[in-house]
Formats: sequence, C-alpha cells, structure tokens
Amino acid sequence: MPLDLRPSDALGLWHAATLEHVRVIGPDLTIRQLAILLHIYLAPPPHTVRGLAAMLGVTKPVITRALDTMGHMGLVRRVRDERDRRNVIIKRTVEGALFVEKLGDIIIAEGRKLSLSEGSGA
Amino acid sequence: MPLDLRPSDALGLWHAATLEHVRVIGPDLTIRQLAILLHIYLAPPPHTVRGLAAMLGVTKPVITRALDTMGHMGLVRRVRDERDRRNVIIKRTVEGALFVEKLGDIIIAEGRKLSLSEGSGA
DNA sequence: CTGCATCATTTCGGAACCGAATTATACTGA
DNA sequence: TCAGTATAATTCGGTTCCGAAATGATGCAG
Repeated sequence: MPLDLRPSDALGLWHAATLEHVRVIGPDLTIRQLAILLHIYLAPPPHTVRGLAAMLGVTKPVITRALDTMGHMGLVRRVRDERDRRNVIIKRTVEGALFVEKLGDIIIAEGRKLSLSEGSGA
Repeated sequence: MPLDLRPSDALGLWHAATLEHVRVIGPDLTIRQLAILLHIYLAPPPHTVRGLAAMLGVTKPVITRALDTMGHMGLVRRVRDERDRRNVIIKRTVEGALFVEKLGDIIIAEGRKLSLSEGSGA
C-alpha cells in the first residue's frame, strides 16, 4: 500500500517537520549526515564506508568525516572488520537510536497536525 | 483529516527522500536553509528577516547569511520594504519555486515507493 | 532636531565541510 | 616474497557556517 501524497501535503509535512527539526535539534547535523544516519539505522547492516559512499554518490572522505562528527556525538560507532581488516563496520548506538526515534516523533507529530487535502483520488 | 504515520513509515519516508535529496540536489543546502526556503514558499507572505529568525528560533545573522547564499543561487530575492525601509521583504523566484517543486516530486515519488504498514488503526 | 528603539547587516575568531590528491594499512595472486 | 589492488583515513587550500558582538540605517517619540 503506497503512500500517495499530494504536492501540498508532501511539502507541508516537510515544511513542518524540517522547521521543528531545526527548532528542537539545532544545526548540528547536515543533510548528508542525516541521510547517512538514517541509512545506518533503517537499512540492514553491515554498513561500510565504501557502501555508504556508493549509496549517496559521494566520495569516501565525506563518509569518513561524517562518521568522525557523528561518532564524536555518540550517534554511531566504528568497528574494524576482523574478517577483512581493511573494512570498517559502522555500528549503531543507543544514543543514535534515541536520536532517530526523536526525529520519528517529530515527523509523526507534525503529520498528525496536518490537514490533508482529501477526496481527489479520482 | 490528519496524516497518521507509524514510526517505521515516517522514518522510512524520511530516509528515502533524504537520500534522494542528497543524490539529486547535493550538499548545497543546509537543514536551516531548507527550513527557511520551505517556509518562504509555503507560508503566506510577507516574510522578513526578523520573522524568519523568530520562527526558527535562531539569530538574525543566520537568516541574513542563508539569504545571501540562497539569493546567490537564485532561490530567493530581497526587496526593501518601502513602508518601513528598515525591513527587508523576502520574495519568491521562479527558480526557487521550481526547486521546491522538485523537492516535492522527490518526496511524493519516494512515498509512492513505500510499502506502508497498515491496519493498526486500533 | 535629538536621543532612543528597531531593523538588517557586517565583523570577528573558531570550527566544520568541500573536493582532490595523497598516505597508510591490509588483502590477493603470481 | 613481491607487485598490484582495495580499503579507510589524512592532508591541502579554499569556502561556508557558527554564535556573539559591533555597525549602519531607518523610524519614532518627545
């Protein structure tokens, strides 16, 4: 069952939730970092630097730097792959899970406040 | 009619659309800038620096800098308020409208791809 | 017309991010 | 063992953003 949003609804939700995101969470996360974080927490592991870089269409240093920053915030954790010690496996943390959950709460709350245009199904 | 999203749906949509945002649009917009842009295009005018700053809970230089950047990208336009020449009115542009529309397309497309969890209405 | 209030902008030092190129480490196959 | 390949991390110069404070421009009240 797909989610069929109308343009005004989609943008309205984005508007409200992004606004609340800035208000509650602040400027401490770029869009790239947010995309990386969500992917780590929502897509099935394992996650590697190389895989994330390919996923987003960015270079590997972008991922490394984002992991530095988010690691320092406690949102993710790096672990060497013992099978192939060249690889780094990115692990989730409790703090990161809470962060993602809070973001979900914001989206849900703003979605609930929205008055959706309805009826135009035809 | 509110939009009642479940956590996995809300975050799934955010995940997919943010990922696509990074892939298509790139890093040239911060979350704050995005929030400002969406507010300008979705909330009724007029928009002032002061109003936007209060809305987002940030200082005015943040807005000024964001308008510099987005103005340079052609996404917004500044006009002096002739009634009170201390004020700056932020106007929309064709290019900005196209940008917002494109973002809406991304969200709608990703929403349509989602398989929503359903039935849990109770 | 003079002082005060209210706009937006600019400046400052510090931090983060950007892309591109380079480095360091580890695996692989001859 | 010894290239050759693949991984992540680091360095480089330049740009942008950050918050806080200072500046400039305009309006307002006496």
